Amino acid sequence: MRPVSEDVAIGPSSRREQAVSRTVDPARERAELKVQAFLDAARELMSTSDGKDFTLQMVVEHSGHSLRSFYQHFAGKHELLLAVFEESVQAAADQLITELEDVDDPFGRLRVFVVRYHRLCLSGTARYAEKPLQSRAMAQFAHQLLIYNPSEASRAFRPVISILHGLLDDAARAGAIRGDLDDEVAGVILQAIMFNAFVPAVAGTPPIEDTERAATRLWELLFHGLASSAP
Amino acid sequence: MRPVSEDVAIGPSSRREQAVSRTVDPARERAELKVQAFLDAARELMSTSDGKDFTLQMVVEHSGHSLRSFYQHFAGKHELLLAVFEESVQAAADQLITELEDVDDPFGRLRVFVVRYHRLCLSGTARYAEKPLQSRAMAQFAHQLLIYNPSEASRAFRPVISILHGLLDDAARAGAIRGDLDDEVAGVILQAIMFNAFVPAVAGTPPIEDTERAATRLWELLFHGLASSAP
DNA sequence: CAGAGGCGAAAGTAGCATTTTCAGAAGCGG
DNA sequence: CCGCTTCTGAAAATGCTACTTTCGCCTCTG
Repeated sequence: MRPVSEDVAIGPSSRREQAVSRTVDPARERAELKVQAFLDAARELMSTSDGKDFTLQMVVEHSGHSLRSFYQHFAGKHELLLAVFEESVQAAADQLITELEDVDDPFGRLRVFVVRYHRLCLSGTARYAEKPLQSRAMAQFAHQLLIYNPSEASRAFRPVISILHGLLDDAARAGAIRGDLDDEVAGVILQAIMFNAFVPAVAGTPPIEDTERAATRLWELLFHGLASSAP
Repeated sequence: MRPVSEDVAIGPSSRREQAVSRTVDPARERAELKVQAFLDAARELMSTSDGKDFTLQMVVEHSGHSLRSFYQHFAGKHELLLAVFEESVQAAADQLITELEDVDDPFGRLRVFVVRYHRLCLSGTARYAEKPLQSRAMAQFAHQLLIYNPSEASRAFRPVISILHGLLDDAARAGAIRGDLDDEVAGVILQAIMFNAFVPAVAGTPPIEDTERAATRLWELLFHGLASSAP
């Protein structure tokens, strides 16, 4: 149904599947449609209306179904958001895989990953068509997940982390980067990319105007570090 | 009243001062005490009870005062949290300044900053006595601030950012690090340190056991980057 | 056609921030 | 010490949300 690359597939027990399978087989199609309607409504609400918090009431109205139905398919708001989030990450991963097809050398692939994922995380739905991390509401939820449900967060991030792991391994094998880095480096990098949007707020500098430039600078820092170039 | 270093002083209009000065001069002392009581209660609630969300009711009960009084001094929960957060950051900054007194060379100072601030951010109130970023509730609030009130966030982070700026400048001047880094680098570094706690959740690796080791690895990565050591 | 289960509409709970009310306490000029 | 104003605690009231429950219709299916 969804084109996932083998390595990054989220398996049959993703939240969305789970929600759908609460119903038995014959009526399953309707259920699937309804679930998708709720997901779409939520996504839409998140991307519009400046990404401010949205209420379940709104989702329900937007979806064209009833609150009752909602709770028949989702255990609560949390599950809805989690499903949307998982889909977002998966979509981003798919997008990245596509974009990586054109690049061959391990170093370039890593750089492209960083720059493009940066772009996907920043652009709220606007630029790259698919479904990136939406707006503030999504960011907010991602944080909540990281803080209060680390295991769910891990699961959600797996598609992207898995790609990055592969790229890092290849790059290390090819000698494009150091070989003494452990698994957590992938997390550090991803974290740096995803939360790069907060840097101006932390540093007290004006908001980012030129996304590409910011991405490049981040990559440059990640790659070369703070050390002086010619020691 | 609070020992702040010149460079990093938060000025007379910090949230706490603001809240206090809502009252006129004579009764001011009582007001000050009350405000502090609320702040202390909030901080305590945040550090205990596994850092889960706490209600204003709890704060009020803990403080020994009334809800009415609370709203007489704070415009709402947000202001209370903001005040606590600002105090936390300021305390961390003070702590860092103290710890930096022993280190002379610019490179060492920068490294100490990274490692120690990392420790301050991770240890929920436990290790270093003062008042670091408390627990999950504080992290949660910090994120909210970054997302929805970037300017308030900037203000709150200023004490620490200002220190880091100084260190970076010195290090660059001394040739210990590159000289072509812009202002935002401080933000990137701080962000990497503060949110390093999320790395395991993002990377899907087991939670950090050895804080010191994690800090050292982060510093190492920040300093040397991903590039292979011997090109 | 009859019964069962799905489903929309809408009322009902409960938790929490925030506001308001009310009455008693505390300062204070006489 | 009296009367007045001003503060302040206790607690009820409001409003918004997530979440639950009820009820009756409507659509399948035997």
